[in-house]
Amino acid sequence: MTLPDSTSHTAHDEHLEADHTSVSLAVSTVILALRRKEGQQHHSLWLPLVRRLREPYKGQWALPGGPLLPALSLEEAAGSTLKRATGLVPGYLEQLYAFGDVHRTPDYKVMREGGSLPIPAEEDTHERVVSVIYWASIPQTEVNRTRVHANIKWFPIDELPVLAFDHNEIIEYARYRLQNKVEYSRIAHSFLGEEFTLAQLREVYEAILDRPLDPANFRRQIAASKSIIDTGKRVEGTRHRPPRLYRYDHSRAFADQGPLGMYREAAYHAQNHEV
Amino acid sequence: MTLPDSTSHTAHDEHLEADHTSVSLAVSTVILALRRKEGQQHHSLWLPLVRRLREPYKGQWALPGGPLLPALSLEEAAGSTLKRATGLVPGYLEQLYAFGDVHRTPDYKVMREGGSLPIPAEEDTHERVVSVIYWASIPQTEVNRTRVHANIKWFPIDELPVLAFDHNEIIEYARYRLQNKVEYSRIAHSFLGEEFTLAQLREVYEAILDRPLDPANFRRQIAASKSIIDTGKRVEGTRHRPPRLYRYDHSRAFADQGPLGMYREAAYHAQNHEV
DNA sequence: GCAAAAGTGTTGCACATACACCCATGG
DNA sequence: CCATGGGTGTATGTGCAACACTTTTGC
Repeated sequence: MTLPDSTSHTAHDEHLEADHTSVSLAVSTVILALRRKEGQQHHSLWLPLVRRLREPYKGQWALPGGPLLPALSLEEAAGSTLKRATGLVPGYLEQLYAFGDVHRTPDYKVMREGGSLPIPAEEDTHERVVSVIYWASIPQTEVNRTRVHANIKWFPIDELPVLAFDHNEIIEYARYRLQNKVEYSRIAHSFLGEEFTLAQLREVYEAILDRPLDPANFRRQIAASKSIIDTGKRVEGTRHRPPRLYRYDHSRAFADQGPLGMYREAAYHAQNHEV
Repeated sequence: MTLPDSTSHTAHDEHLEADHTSVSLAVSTVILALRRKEGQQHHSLWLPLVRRLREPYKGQWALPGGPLLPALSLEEAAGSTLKRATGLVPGYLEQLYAFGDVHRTPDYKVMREGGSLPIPAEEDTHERVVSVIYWASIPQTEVNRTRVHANIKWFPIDELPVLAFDHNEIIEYARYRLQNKVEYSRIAHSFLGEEFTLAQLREVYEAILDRPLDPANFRRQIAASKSIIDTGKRVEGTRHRPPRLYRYDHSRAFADQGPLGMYREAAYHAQNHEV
């Protein structure tokens, strides 16, 4: 790594005239929802992928996304992608990471001609892309209304093919972040509808953490966190004791949602209503 | 918020021909180090800021940074900024967030002509900037060797002036993230040199968390984490019992450093040696 | 000896795990 | 009445905060 050492550019220039036109900016989204695999009892995490129609990685699956339009904020771009890919309203949306290694995208001219493995190209012929990745959750009530599209397919997160770019690693990181976050934050409910039973909420945790949880202790944990409110209603028609219905307590904010988290939730709901 | 609803762009295009040339990409860094305020016993967090030499916000202080050069990765760009601004080697470097709201940067033509308050411009005259922000720690052994520069000045993090752009909020978020992270991760040592006493390490925690810690319990916490190794040496010449010297245990990886965290630490040290 | 910080011991509380047990419903 | 999951009770363990106490140095 060679670092320029001139002090001539010490001033912060957020405004730049030219010189960086070869770096482009894309926004993609890891869209997560709970679904049942064929013949399975419990739910697991699934996500929609898009088949690439052009080089590089033509024909392979990739995260839904696209270039950042100047009129949209990063978050709006992620939301726009989400709507295009699924037609659904997310329960939660958060920035994951900005990926910007020089060689994370291969030169597509090389790809087209060679047709072989991804070969990093020289700097001067290299198409440089920085990707800002978001992740979103889809409420279970929305999942069934998924838009059907020829080039979009849902996959279980643990049965993915080899994806375009570094998207396998990105999804693995999204999963890691979600597993961490579900334990100290209160995002789990965003995979469910407005009202849900404790067993449903526990299923979300189990799908994300990929291990069974003790129902008795789970109940107490959630109760201690005071994140949900008893609606007084119950689900009837089950062939056992009718479970209570709860709803999320919106009066308490999320944990770390990125900067300005406290303002985020209100703004976010306004957005949802508009969409 | 108006979202385009066409399905024509569902494919993920990390490669784009044109269409977004008006969005530029900048990388800035929140550089943190421990320093003593005038006449104070304990340390607190300080950071270097750069005076802007052009509009918008000409004359105001801002985070050091600049446009992303195509040859550099995001992390390299942050490291480059760090070297230009301080001439120092960081102890730690991590991505904080990508800020990309449409109106976070005012139109500088308006600024130049009007000279009044920052007024968001129309979309078509608006210079759109997405900033990827990193944060870094400087080891205390390095701090004294700071490069002196007319347009760079260090400030205590709790005595900042009104900064350019949204940089006050960004720094506040950096502080919030650091406070969270220091409790579950092992970044504190990166503010110190190779060898340090427990009292010094505790001072780092106290400076970051901005509250006193019980020395007895602190010792046990650190011991339980097994993040440090007793060198066997002691500091002599104090007018009390000589404290042991410890060093960080590099054989254990950091907690969440962003994606690919496990590969990160090794690569990072290689980079340091080269610089 | 005294001051000052290093370092150890002890106790109580909060909270998590494990698991036994009772409750309410449909069939 | 029995199967099934909802829901409660309770013992055991673990980690942390509070704070009393001992140790080792310089002066």
